[in-house]
Amino acid sequence: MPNQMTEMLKGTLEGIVLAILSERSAYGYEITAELREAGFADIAEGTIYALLVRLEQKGLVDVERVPSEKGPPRKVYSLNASGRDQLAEFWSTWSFVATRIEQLRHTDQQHTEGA
Amino acid sequence: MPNQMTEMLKGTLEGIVLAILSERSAYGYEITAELREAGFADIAEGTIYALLVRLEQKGLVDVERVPSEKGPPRKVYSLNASGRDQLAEFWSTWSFVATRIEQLRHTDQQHTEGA
DNA sequence: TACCGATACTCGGTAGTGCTAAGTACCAAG
DNA sequence: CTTGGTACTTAGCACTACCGAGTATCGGTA
Repeated sequence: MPNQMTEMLKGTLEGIVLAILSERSAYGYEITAELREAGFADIAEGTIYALLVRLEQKGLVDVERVPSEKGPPRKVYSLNASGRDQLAEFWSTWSFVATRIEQLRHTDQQHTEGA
Repeated sequence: MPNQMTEMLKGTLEGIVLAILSERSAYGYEITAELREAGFADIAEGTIYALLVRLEQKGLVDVERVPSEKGPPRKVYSLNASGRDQLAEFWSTWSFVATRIEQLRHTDQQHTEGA
């Protein structure tokens, strides 16, 4: 049984990456490092690459190969119009779910006060 | 490709149900109805039953069969100590993820202002 | 030259969870 | 006795994250 985090990231990680890409274009290795710095230390490297491939297949991002000074060429991803739509949809779904969960937490807090 | 909601519920639905059960004991059909009223209209009935079975197998809930006036006996679930621990862990994981996502949203909003 | 470490991406197989769809069972009302 | 609401079960599928191993490029070092 993997940890909660793993399961909770299902469905949110894609949105997280889309949000990162909406700020600026980036490549896989970079995104992975950024996530680690942001506190998501346990996200496997392979996971991000696989996710990026999926984003590309779904046509949400554009890709450009850029040579790197140290290592193989980078695949730089940038959000396109479709991706922006998808991101907007993600925020909408997120708001919906987050709002309802927060409501549950507040009624729940009355039972777990002090825990 | 199912909708965002489906994927986002993975990992959060268990917590949602645990939170509901922490307020009071309940049975599957009841929980399903409650979720529908709460706006989660698309949650499949079978999903909740399967989830409850998992909770039982993980030892997070206690079960009691209670005869119903109209239909087969109900399986009433109540949160036990283990379940309460798990719920606390869920809130902790949720806070972690939600906080980081909200941060992303705020930096993101600058790009999607007006969308 | 030969090796090592960091960079950068790929791929096959596994596990967990929600959905679909169909079925079982019980009871009351028409 | 058929219909509809209540209540639960089950088999098989889809999606996504993880694990582990592999490939490739380059700079530095002995």
